Amino acid sequence: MPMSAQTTSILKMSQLFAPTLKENPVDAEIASHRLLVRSAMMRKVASGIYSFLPLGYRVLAKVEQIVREEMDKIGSQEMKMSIIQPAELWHESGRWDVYGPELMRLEDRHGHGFALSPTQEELITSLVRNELRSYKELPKSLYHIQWKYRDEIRPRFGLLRGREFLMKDAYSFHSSQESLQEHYDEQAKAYGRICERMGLDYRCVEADSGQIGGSVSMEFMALADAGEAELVYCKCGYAANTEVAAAVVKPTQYPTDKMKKMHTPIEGTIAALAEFLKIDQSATVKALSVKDTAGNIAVLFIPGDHELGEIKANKAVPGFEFLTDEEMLDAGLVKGFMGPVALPDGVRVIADQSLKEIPRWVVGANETDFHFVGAAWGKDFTVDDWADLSTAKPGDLCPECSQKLDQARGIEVSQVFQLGTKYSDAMQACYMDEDGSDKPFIMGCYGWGVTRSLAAIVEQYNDEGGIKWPISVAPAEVILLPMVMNDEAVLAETDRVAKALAERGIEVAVDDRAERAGVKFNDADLIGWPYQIVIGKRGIESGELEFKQRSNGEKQQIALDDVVQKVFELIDQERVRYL
RNA sequence: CGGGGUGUAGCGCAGCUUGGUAGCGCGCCUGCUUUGGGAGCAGGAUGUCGCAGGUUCGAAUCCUGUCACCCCGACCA
Repeated sequence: MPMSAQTTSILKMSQLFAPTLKENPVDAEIASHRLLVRSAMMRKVASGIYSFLPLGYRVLAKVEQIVREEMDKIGSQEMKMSIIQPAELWHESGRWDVYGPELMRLEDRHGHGFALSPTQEELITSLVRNELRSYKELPKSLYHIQWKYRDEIRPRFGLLRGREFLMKDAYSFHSSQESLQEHYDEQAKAYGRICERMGLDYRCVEADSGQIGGSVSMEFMALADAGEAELVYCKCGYAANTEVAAAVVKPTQYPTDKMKKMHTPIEGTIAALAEFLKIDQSATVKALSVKDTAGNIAVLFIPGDHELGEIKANKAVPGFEFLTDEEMLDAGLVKGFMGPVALPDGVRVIADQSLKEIPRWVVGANETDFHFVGAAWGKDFTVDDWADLSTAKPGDLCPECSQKLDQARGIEVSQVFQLGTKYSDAMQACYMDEDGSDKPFIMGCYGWGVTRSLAAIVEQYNDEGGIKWPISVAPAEVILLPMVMNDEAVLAETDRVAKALAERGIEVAVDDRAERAGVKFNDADLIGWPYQIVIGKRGIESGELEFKQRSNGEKQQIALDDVVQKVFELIDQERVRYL
């Protein structure tokens, strides 16, 4: 589409399939979902699955193009891989079983298993292992932009969490960690530029590598309250997903010098305990009983004012699950009053590392209605393991500069991973090194949520009236609004301006529908064209047209003769901001 | 998967308690008027009441099942 300096075709609203809605769709909770549907960008097909209408598709294509250009700039090569993949590939990597019900599976007529691709590591690895043979051909970076399928446990929020979504995924193959690091950094830089070109306010954060695997990982978060992810960040530049942030937690010390048992006839919650003892929640210690995959029981201790970080807990207790009430009873654990002192035999004690700084804790007494205050680790009880267990929260300290961390919510628009040899080992994808030996590829993968980007942009660019697209992704750059459709002068002027702007390479839309002015104004605001030019009898008589900027609502009158030149200049300037 | 809720015209909804020929607003079509912020008047079209069973003389309404969609949860502190 659009970027050429050639005359672009003029979008005519009278011809366009763009059924805007006056009322909010009932099932839409957040702004982006509501507005993308109302403004006729998309329609729901099924839960978490959407079709893009012409307007939405134009935006999607522009986002895609920005991503494509930035990938091409860093030497990643575009290709297109299939969505449907044979089960064998997934068996090879082991993910057929690991991925779980989120993997959409189907069978062909012969009963052969297939998966709808949630991501393409398997396919690309199998492709490359037979075709890339020598270290001399490395590194290689390949990407495609393709639909992805994940049978989400609970699709919601429109494009934020869909079961079908468009993703750019790039994969790189290297013969050394240094080479991987170099490309990984390039990808991250490219992602920063993509965010900027789409106008996104974002943070790059430390992240967990989750189901994809690998060791090093970062996410790009578009800041938005509607976002599903939480992140903590610091003035010094440090930022991390709260799931994994290595924040420094500072629990409060309970003032005592020896362990005392106290009668605490309260509901077994931290809030009740803190209130009863008249202390801050951070001076209490929270206990959670869990078991690992093998069924070994452990009790985890974390500062009372913090939440357990499940990803962190999973590292300390592989495959951990909370005990049910029955399991707790069987294990001799007292719900609401658990503590590390005199735990039943065989129950491991794993404590958050921050508690190491606190010699004496306030903990349950493993007896209903009793707690210990001042229980000293290493003396009154032993800690089997120290681990990072608690989820970071605002007020915790930055691990790099010790200032207090702030918190924000974000939409994860992308994630980059250093995979290492996880897939190349599993799938025996090797190249021949200088010394003649076979070595597994060192891999990286880099995902960008294209459809999710639309949601992120709308979350950051909207108001009561509708969407306010940044010019780089708008369905067109300017819309002309002829106020009446039965006046020769108005129509002639509309036609003149539209053609002149189009000739200068501006993307022009014209609302040439036989609608009343109010309808056109409202739809223009709703759809979110960056600029509007109002052409009415009044203006033609006075020799001036009204020019409105959607982003800030500013209006100005421009003389007829100057309109084309001035609008061209304004738009051209605005474009530059997003290059 | 657990809990809650909703399925009635293209969209948003009422009707269901107490069974008796399916309604409202917007949109759509026709005509006239209007024409710078979601027009007015007049006329008109549109429904497997999610689906399948059952009860009944009769079911949108009662019963059973089922499907879809939405919300909350899937953490004991």
